[in-house]
Amino acid sequence: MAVNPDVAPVVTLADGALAAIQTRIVEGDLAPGTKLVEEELAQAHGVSRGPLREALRRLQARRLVEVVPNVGARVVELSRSELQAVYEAREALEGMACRLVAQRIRAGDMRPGEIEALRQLLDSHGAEVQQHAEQPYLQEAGNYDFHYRIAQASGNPVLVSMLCDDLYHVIRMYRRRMDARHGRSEQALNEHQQIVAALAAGDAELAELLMRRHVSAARQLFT
Amino acid sequence: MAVNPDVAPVVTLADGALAAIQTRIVEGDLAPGTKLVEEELAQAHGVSRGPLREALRRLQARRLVEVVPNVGARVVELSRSELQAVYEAREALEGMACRLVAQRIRAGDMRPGEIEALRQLLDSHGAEVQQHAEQPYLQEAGNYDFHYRIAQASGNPVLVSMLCDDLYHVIRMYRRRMDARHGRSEQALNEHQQIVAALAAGDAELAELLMRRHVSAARQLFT
DNA sequence: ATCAGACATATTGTATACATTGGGTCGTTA
DNA sequence: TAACGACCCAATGTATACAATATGTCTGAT
Repeated sequence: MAVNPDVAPVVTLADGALAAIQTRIVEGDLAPGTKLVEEELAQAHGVSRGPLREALRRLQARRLVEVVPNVGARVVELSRSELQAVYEAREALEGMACRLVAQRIRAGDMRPGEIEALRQLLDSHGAEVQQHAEQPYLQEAGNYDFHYRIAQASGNPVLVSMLCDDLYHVIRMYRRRMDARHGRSEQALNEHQQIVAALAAGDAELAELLMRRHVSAARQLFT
Repeated sequence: MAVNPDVAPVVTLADGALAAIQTRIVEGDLAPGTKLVEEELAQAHGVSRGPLREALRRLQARRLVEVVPNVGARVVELSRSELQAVYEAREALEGMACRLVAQRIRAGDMRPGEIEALRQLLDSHGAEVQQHAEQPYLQEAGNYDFHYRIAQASGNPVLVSMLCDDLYHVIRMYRRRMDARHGRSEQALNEHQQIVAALAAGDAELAELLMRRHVSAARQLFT
């Protein structure tokens, strides 16, 4: 019961190409630095260059592709410091998202079941951590589900867009590469539970603080 | 001596169309809600539909235009709550930017003149406030110069991009509409000076706090 | 042997033409 | 009169063809 990760409905060919290529990048099929030749990709995905170009530009907006005029597009290649920059932005945005969720809860401006749904998510996540303590990969899915849901619950469409459309993709892309997260699953789950507790209490300050620490801790694993 | 507001070099026709249309939107020539017909705009700017479409999609990424597949593009029309959402994201990001600037200063990892340049900027801004106390418009330029510079100085390209490429444009777009900023120029300048003081002292916590308060105060003027 | 310059080729940028979708209008009918 | 449906047209989506730019290679000279 994953919180569907890619929501974008596919209506145009550009949408389809975007989704397909994005998946190839995130999954690692198209490695960082790979040159993306328009004609090749167009043929490979059965579309013309027009829609494909649009897909590439949208991927550029999502920071998954870098385009140089008159030269071409490449899969983005992040240095450690650039990845750190992504995490710094994430820390700021998710902290704010957490604060807003807490405020909404305190104001009663939230679907009653929403906070309960978060708790259930953590419970099932906790069960997975115990059962498959050795497989950090699977757990990542639950991890992102949590953060994804917090963003959504903030009720702030700008935060949602910046996090879900921009940052999460590049983070997923570099997930494996920097998997120093070994053994942090339990700790992360623990922090998630603390965050939910603060949210339920409507403590905006604390919720933001805890989320920022949580993200910061994840960042410092590869810094 | 404005800190060049639009840095993008124009090399392709799409770049040119983007810059031109963006200006028309921000200046109010193309009002919020205006339908943007591709053929019309293309003819008006002397380009073909191809480059123009690319410009529209880039404007979409900058939140200045909304596109519905098979229907068309319109100049974005923000409700008060949506504009508030923009300011909430801005508060989080600029707060973090300020924190990073302070950290860089403390670490000595910053061009020596950079902090002094900020002070001079504030001085000249202060002179303008006193001379033209009745013209909040002109002062806005200085205001944005300040925030633009802080973002740049953070050394975090993700923050720079999110602030300068995404948020500042829509804020500039709605600048006049919500000009309840009357008489706040001096107060704003005062807050800027406090922020610079915290930065110079390398006090990251305080610098972030002050910047967040500063942005929050601006938001509450139209909330 | 190394560098400079010109040529050739591959790839991107742009324009035009065609296909397809959506909305608006008109007419019909209950 | 209001609601439903078929048609028409305008605007977007897509494909193809052409132009312009950049890179890589080859030649020649120093």
